[in-house]
Amino acid sequence: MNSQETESSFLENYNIHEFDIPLTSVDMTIFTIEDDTLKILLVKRAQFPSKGEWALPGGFINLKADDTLNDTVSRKLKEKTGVEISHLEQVATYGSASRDPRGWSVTISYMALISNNNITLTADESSEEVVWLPIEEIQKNYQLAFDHSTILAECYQRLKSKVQYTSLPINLLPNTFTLSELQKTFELILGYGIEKKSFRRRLLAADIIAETGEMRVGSNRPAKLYCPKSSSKEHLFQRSIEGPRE
Amino acid sequence: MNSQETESSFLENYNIHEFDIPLTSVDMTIFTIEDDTLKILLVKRAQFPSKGEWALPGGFINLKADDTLNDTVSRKLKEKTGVEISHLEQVATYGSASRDPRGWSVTISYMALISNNNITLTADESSEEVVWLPIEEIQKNYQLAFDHSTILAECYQRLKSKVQYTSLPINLLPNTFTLSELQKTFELILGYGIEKKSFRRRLLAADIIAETGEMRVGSNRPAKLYCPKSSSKEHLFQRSIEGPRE
DNA sequence: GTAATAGTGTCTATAAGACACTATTGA
DNA sequence: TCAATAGTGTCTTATAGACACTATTAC
Repeated sequence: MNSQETESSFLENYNIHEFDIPLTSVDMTIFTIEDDTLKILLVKRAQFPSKGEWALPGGFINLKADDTLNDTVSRKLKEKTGVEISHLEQVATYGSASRDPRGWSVTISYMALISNNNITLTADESSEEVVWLPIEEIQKNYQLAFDHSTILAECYQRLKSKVQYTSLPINLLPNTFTLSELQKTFELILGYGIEKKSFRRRLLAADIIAETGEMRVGSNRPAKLYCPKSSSKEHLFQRSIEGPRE
Repeated sequence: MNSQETESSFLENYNIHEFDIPLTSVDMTIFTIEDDTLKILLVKRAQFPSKGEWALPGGFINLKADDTLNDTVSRKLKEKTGVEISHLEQVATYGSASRDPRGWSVTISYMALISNNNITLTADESSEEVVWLPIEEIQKNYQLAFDHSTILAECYQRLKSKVQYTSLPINLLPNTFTLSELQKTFELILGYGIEKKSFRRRLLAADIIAETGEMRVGSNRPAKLYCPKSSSKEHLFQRSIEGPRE
């Protein structure tokens, strides 16, 4: 190597295509709640490889259009759901020679939470069908394309574990909700019931939601409506929900 | 597209070099303890770009030699430190058009913990110097190459936060240690002192370390030596260390 | 004996779980 | 009135922090 070389002359002569580099993509596990069930978004692949199989939505980085990885993910999310995402979090990165038949590939997985308010799902050229499916049913009866079953399981695990010490589930609800609705959401993800008093004490002490002044009315005592205070969609509680004692 | 096409004919005609894909690398924050100080490994870059600047060790995936991302990281770790790593954990992935002057690039960051038992650092063709430096000093006085200051900060944050609810610091010590030595390690990372009784109660109740029967002798009362029980290098405590009360 | 560090006994404080209780609506 | 859900009062339990105490070594 020329010892007189400068950084700019080095870069001028640098050609990325001389090197063997892996394919790099993003994949998303998008959670929502529909019919009191935790569901995630799946697409049926319209193109090879794994054409016709169910997969997590995702895709390749557009080097021209995307400035950052986050741009890639936001663009893909908009394409599929058309709505603003309430919570987006990078979960893990998978890379191997065998996970994609096209060759060495790397994928960065994200978990997204959205409120199920009037979403219209839209397929694109890469997917012929886009649907919400209950996560429990996917894990039981579906074999996803590539290593997407693993990716999904890890995102679900991340969600379950964060429910124990954060306020994340607020992001699955519309902008106003009752404490009972919020508790039901926590319980759905945790997989077990929480003591009502403990839950209310915990949420109210955290000072992360505010009464709207409105009430949810029904065929029983009306419930106070709350909305999240700013910056409180990922509050960290000092202690975890412990679950029922024996 | 030919509707008769099969997956195998698709793959035969697939040429990865037709696409614009990002450069993909791994970077590592390797922690150890030396002179009662938390240090990390830095390399001085021997090649462009950022030649001569301090950086985290890392490098590109070798598509031939590495089967998985983990192989890449293990290979790099061996190259630099020559020792077995006690704990290795993926932390985050960074991707953007601007983080590397060679073009759109993605890097996956890892945090590693190793015991400081007779390690011989070895430089390679990409680094002219390899050193352990106190993390506090790096954060104060060093401007690292690329976005490595950010990556380092995020790994350090991950370590600090896991110390509160896991047994991770065991991985920074040799195979046998006293409870006082372990406590000092926790305190070094947390940045504040822990109540001795609380610490011992917590560690012993977790049942993750065993008495070796040996004692550490000095100019005072000898201390029991412990070694980690199997599968206990990342024990999760139910509650966090809370720190001093006001 | 003293200095130094190892190790314990036992109190308080905090926040979670349990569970019985009252409150407010529609029908 | 009753059914249904909202919301509270208060006791118990678990585990962290505080802090004074005792134990065992070298000198």
